[in-house]
Amino acid sequence: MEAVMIRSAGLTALQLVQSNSLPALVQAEIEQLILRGELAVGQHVNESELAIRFGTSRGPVREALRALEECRLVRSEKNRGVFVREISVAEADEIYDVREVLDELIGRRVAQRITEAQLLELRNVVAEMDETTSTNDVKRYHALNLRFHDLLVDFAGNDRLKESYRRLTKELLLFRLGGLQDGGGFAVSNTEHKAVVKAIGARDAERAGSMLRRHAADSRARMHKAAVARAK
Amino acid sequence: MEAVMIRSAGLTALQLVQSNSLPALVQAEIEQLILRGELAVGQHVNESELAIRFGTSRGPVREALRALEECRLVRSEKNRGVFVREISVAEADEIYDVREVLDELIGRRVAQRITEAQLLELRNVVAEMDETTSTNDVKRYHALNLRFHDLLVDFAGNDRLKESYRRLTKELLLFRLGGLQDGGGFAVSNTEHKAVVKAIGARDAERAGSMLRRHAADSRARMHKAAVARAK
DNA sequence: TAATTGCAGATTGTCGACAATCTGCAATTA
DNA sequence: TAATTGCAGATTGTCGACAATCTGCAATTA
Repeated sequence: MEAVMIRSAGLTALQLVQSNSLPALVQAEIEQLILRGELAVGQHVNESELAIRFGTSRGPVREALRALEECRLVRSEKNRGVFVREISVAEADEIYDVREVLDELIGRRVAQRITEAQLLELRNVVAEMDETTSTNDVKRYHALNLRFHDLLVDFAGNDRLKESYRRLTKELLLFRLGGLQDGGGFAVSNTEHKAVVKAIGARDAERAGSMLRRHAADSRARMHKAAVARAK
Repeated sequence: MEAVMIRSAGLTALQLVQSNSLPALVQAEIEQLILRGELAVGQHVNESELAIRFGTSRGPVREALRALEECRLVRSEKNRGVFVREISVAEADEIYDVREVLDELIGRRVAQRITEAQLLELRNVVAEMDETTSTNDVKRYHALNLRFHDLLVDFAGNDRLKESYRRLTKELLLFRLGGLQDGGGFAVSNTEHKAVVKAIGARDAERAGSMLRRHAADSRARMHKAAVARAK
């Protein structure tokens, strides 16, 4: 089973052992724990506990946590330890400021270089999201939504852009985990997705850029609405 | 002397000891070694050597290096150690793609919120740069140039933007350290600075944004020119 | 002579140990 | 009763040690 998973990534066991250091693997594991909400936002992260869980000593865990601190997924207080970061609305707003311009760049670039096969992939994901709007499957919609934007930044063909964008996305995920469930608006959100894909399909870079940017802005507005609702 | 430096940062020794962990301090030191070129681009980074230099054990050094790896200032090869990263022209190009849109955002935001005092600061730095163009003092121009852009992103008033921007800037610095000395063009570059400051002073957000974006694009073009010259 | 093999020294990867610090509760005090 | 003090257990911060791996040179081989 595990071997299958490893194979599926296109790597032999040998390559895997040679390339992946313990701290890097531990980092990926802890990141998943955080993004899946198993380590709650604001929660104290116990080093020994994680070390036992992963069957390592505390050294690799500490190295992983230092990397995650640089990613802004955790914060560290001296002699008190590491905590899963909490993102305020103000911080989420700052992230959206940056995300909007990155999304515009993504839209423009993708429209210029997309292949037919890639376009099909996008359309499939959008179609799947359409199905979930009728069944109201929140989790599935979120997963697909993440996948949609992940594909887009991937198709933009710029690693640094991808890296910057994903970093911000993860941080925003942290905000969502802080108790927010989005104030619906799936149907609206997916209508925007369709407009984006349409502009991309037409290879209209300007339009794709502005559509994707507007989508980010609307997404921010939905966040605000939900945040206000939550505050009540 | 040291006490003075500490004081000048507005912190008591108590606060300093309480807030700054050893790995964080070591990280800052190593970052300086890299950005000042004392650790050469591509060079292998010896853990024990650094540990002895800073008077710590290897643990804190390793944690610091893991954080710097996340910043992309070093890369790590299993069982071979850590190396100062080398940035190719292609990578620098990718960074500039992102930097351009961030610069545009910075320009727009700064124009909207700058104070008279801040404007004065910018003008002073530009004036100083003007002086160095006549004396042809490359190093001083670079330092001032960094300071100019640092002030701008600071005045933009968005921490996440600042963080993203500085990360990219540091990575680009790594490229410059890789043997490039810019192909002159100080005078031209500073003319662009003046245009940016003028637009900001007029609180013309659109113009400030497009000017700063164009400045980034021109800066990229200058990089290309120098890179081609170097290749010959 | 050119390529391969073997090995000593250097370096990294990981661990367990111990001191320093923090936390939360119980005992003490006003 | 409410606030303070003291302390035991838990947790972090840092270290030195040892095994695993790598590097570069010398000896060997074809």
